[in-house]
Amino acid sequence: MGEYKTTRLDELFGAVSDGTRRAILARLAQSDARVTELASAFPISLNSTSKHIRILERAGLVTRSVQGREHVLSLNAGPMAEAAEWIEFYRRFWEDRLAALEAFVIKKRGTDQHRSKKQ
Amino acid sequence: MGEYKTTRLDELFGAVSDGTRRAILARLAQSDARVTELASAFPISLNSTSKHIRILERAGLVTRSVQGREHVLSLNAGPMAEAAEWIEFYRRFWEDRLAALEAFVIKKRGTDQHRSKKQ
DNA sequence: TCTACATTAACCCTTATGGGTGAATATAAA
DNA sequence: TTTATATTCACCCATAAGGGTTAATGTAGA
Repeated sequence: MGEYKTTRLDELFGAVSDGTRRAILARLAQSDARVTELASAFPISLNSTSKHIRILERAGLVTRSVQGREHVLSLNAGPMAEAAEWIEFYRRFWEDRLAALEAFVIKKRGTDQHRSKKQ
Repeated sequence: MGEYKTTRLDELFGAVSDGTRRAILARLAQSDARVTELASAFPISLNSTSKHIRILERAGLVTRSVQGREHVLSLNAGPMAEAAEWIEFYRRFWEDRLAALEAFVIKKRGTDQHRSKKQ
């Protein structure tokens, strides 16, 4: 029955889990752009682009400034901080694991050398 | 027509865009666990848990070791590195933007003080 | 006012997701 | 061999996503 609760992280990670949307973010990192400009940069319809933009807006990654009939989109990378923090925990977990493995290998190598000495 | 291409980042971000799956990862960061153990920790069925695990496996975040009739799941945070790298670009983008804003405010403050001196 | 342009809204279609139940499979244990 | 346990498979259901097309809206300009 859908999800019990949608959090910011859900929307954030969900937003960036699509290649087209990541490409839109990359484009906006260069400069602001209008909807049509973004649409012409990708092999999808204007309408589809509009939907992707809405999802990015919901996640807080893109802000819109309406100037007359033109909608100018800007990248707002602020919410990425929370995602970065979440991922950082696992990145460290992984580094620690690698370090432990390395320590194990070094220790084992020592043991092997010891054993070969005995032979 | 679905997506033209599913990349590792799609699967990675898609996998962690669900709260239950993030909770499973957090649980596995403590210690390995069987499917049933994970299922009993969350208010969803065993079957649903199994599906979440499969999605985490597809993303490479969880590995499975079948021992007889028990399936032991382990966290593999390795793939997080790519996601961390991707996010880092935007985190820096944001920091630079903040720094630029701060510089602007400081400069403006100077201008204001200059103006008030003139008055 | 009439026309052209920018964007969204309202639909349709297909696939994936998140949830469920009940059956099937595989292994451990009696 | 029979039974119990662990997990998945095969379905059903509802919703959301990603894509499309064709209006509808809103604004700039002639």
